[in-house]
Amino acid sequence: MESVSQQSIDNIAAAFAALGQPSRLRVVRLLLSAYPKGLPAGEIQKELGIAAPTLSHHLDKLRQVGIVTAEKDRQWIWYSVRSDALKHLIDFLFEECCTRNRVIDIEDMDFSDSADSDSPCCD
Amino acid sequence: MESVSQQSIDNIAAAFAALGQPSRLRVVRLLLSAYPKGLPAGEIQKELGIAAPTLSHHLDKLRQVGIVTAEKDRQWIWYSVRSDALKHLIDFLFEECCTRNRVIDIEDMDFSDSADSDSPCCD
DNA sequence: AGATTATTTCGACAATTATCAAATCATGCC
DNA sequence: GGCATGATTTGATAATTGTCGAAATAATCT
Repeated sequence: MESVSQQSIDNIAAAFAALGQPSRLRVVRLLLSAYPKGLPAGEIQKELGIAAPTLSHHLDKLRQVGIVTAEKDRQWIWYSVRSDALKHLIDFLFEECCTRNRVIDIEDMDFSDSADSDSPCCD
Repeated sequence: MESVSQQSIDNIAAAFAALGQPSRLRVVRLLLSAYPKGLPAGEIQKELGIAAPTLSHHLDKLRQVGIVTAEKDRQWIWYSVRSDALKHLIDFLFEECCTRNRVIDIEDMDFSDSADSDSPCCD
């Protein structure tokens, strides 16, 4: 039960909390489709129809928990998702549900199509 | 960009928000290790040291978003995680990051060990 | 320098959330 | 019935969050 430290649990929770707000989840989805280039804040604003100050606040929160990065280019600030942060979340859920505890059978997961041990690719 | 409905985005966000609170994330982790039987509220309380009313509130929120179920047996209420709800979250992240957009290479994921297309199992 | 564009910071406000003590509900036991 | 146990509800409070208008900062263009 202690394979994950207190600190790390809090970090994971903070990341989930950041994704747990509909506007922010939409921002992340949008940035995922614009990966790896990302988008300037104004583009996100236009696409999602969120007031500029509100969006700025959401982007800041996503940056704080490491889900996005911001890079300035001339008068624009380009926001982009950090794939490693999202990978970390998937790994956490996978580890908790499929490895540490056998709550979800790996065979049932979408990504394990035809890669199961019962039906090897060569027979 | 519209493969996921507004409703479903909000539901996913609500689930992430539920996991985005450290105490609740600990509750879920604890219930995962007690799957599928789950645990009565009092056991969770003792294990995590959360005041009973606070825990009750957290469990209710987890239930509302479908992450846990509650079943009454005599004077105890047994709480258990719903594996399908967690699977849904993993599927969502996987779909967003690895399928709809190629943000994370599937080969890099923990679960795809030696099941890559570059080195087939039969050659 | 002045006007324009892109974005953030500030300040305020309503709404939501987390927490706990006290009271309540439900069940089982003597 | 009376008492103990397990859990929730209520009510109150402090803290956090989401939102936006207005002002401020920064960079570009003419």
